[in-house]
Amino acid sequence: MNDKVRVRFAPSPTGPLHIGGVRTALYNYLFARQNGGTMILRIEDTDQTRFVPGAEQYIIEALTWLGIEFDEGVHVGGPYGPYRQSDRKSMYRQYAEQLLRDGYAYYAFDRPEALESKRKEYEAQKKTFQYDCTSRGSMENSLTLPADEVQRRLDAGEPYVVRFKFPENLDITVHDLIRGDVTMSSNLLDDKVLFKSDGMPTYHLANIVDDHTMAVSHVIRGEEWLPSAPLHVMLYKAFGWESTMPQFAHLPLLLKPEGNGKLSKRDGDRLGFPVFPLDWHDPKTGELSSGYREQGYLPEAVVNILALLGWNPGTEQEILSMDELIKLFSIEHISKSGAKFNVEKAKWFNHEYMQKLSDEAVAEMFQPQLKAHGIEAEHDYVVKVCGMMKERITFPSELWDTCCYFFKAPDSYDPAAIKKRWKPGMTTHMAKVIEILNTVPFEYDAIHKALLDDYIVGNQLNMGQIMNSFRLAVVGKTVGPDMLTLVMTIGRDETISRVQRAIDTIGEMKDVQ
RNA sequence: GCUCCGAUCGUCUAGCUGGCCCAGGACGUGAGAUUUUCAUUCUCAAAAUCGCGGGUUCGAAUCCCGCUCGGAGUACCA
Repeated sequence: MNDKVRVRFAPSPTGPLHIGGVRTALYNYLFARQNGGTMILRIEDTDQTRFVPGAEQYIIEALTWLGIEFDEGVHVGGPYGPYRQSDRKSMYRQYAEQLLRDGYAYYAFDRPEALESKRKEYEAQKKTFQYDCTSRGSMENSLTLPADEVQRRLDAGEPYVVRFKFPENLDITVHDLIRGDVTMSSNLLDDKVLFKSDGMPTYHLANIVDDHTMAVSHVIRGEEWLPSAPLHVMLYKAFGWESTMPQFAHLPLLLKPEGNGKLSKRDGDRLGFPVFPLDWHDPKTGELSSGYREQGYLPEAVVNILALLGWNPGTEQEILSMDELIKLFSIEHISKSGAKFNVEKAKWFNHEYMQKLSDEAVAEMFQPQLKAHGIEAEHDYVVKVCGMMKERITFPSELWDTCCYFFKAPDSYDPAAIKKRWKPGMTTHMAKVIEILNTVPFEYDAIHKALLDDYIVGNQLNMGQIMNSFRLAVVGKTVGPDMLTLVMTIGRDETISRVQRAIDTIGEMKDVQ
């Protein structure tokens, strides 16, 4: 039996978290919860040049909104802290030194400019320069320089990096939970920098040290890490941590909806769907990238959408709550190929989740819109309207346009509908509608009998013409719920006044023609 | 270029231990039903010769090989 399940989501605070990252966090979360394990949030901010203020807070806020919670992490603490790599800076050097001492790594003094020109040189010959077993012998490092020279440079404070020394002719196998065994030859791998000249570790070193010291059991991350996984495996071996090495699972990538390639930050606004969970204001450019939350997506819907992009429960069920996902999630059912995001299906999911919302919750979302239009309506009334209208919308933002006539009389009438429905003599029929409303008890059945059964059907009149004109008078166009339900909702006086106004305006207009 | 990963309807996918698959579901699309209208809802339909070519086998979407295409990586970035 293995140790307790401990997984981590380890983003870099270089900007807003995009949905691919959110999905990675979600899968980690589902796996952790399913196994009664621990979910950790670790911030990988070893690149000081790419640090973006606010990004860390954004990540936390986004995941909180989606209901992805952490047991340990930069914002909640925990026994394996600190959880921000910049706060762990002091502990990495000793590990680099251990590797140096044991011969798994070496000092390299080559300046960035020297490496750059080397790359150009190779490029000119249509080759790619790689700092590896074939080239390290001709570079400035502790493998080529005499020991006293190396020491002199170190003592003089010359900048250096520490590189991993890949052994030659070794096949390295990474066992991936999704892809099976993946084998690569060490000869093709380059001597990655482990420790930078600014005193910070690179991702590779920090990641392995942290995963080990935080007792991480499973590394679930994006497929872009698969090529460097052999290095990570080698690092575990070099440190002597092979027996507790975590298991790897490399997730397929989220692709652009059209065309090819990995989903990127720019795709969202161009294609009309968000790639970020929340709105993001770029502190440098002031640019706004829109988020799911602000577009009106429900967090449960976003979780559901993302869960099914690269995984399926093996059944035909598609609407899945977080609890169900936790129960059903399995790494075996994660697909191997990349998935394209489908906007239409995302909207469908949101519509489905919209229906699950209580009428009160929808009304709550509607309040700001009412306020913006200067409407003050009774709470119960708003709830009732929302209950009736929610099945017609995908996003809460559509509420006002689809049901504003419950709150105010139309200020214009759809010309096409007038032409089609308000035929000569309609003014008389509408006057009759008012008469019926004035004389018959204001009850659904009574009005139905008097208007629909007795007047329209009884006189063999055109049901479509009259009811649609009635609707046109009340709504302004020919959309909306059952006409009598609408009448019962807005009330007798309001209905009569709207019909009268339609008679005055439309009726006059038509008479003139 | 090199390395690795992948490849089923337009999209997400089921299919994993070969026969129940001339391939199932969902979104979208089309048609119809219901309704006084719009929407919802319901029904039906079209839609993948399982990337291509070889094998193995009585039998392959499922196993093997090659090819092609797509993706990722190839930084003192993660």
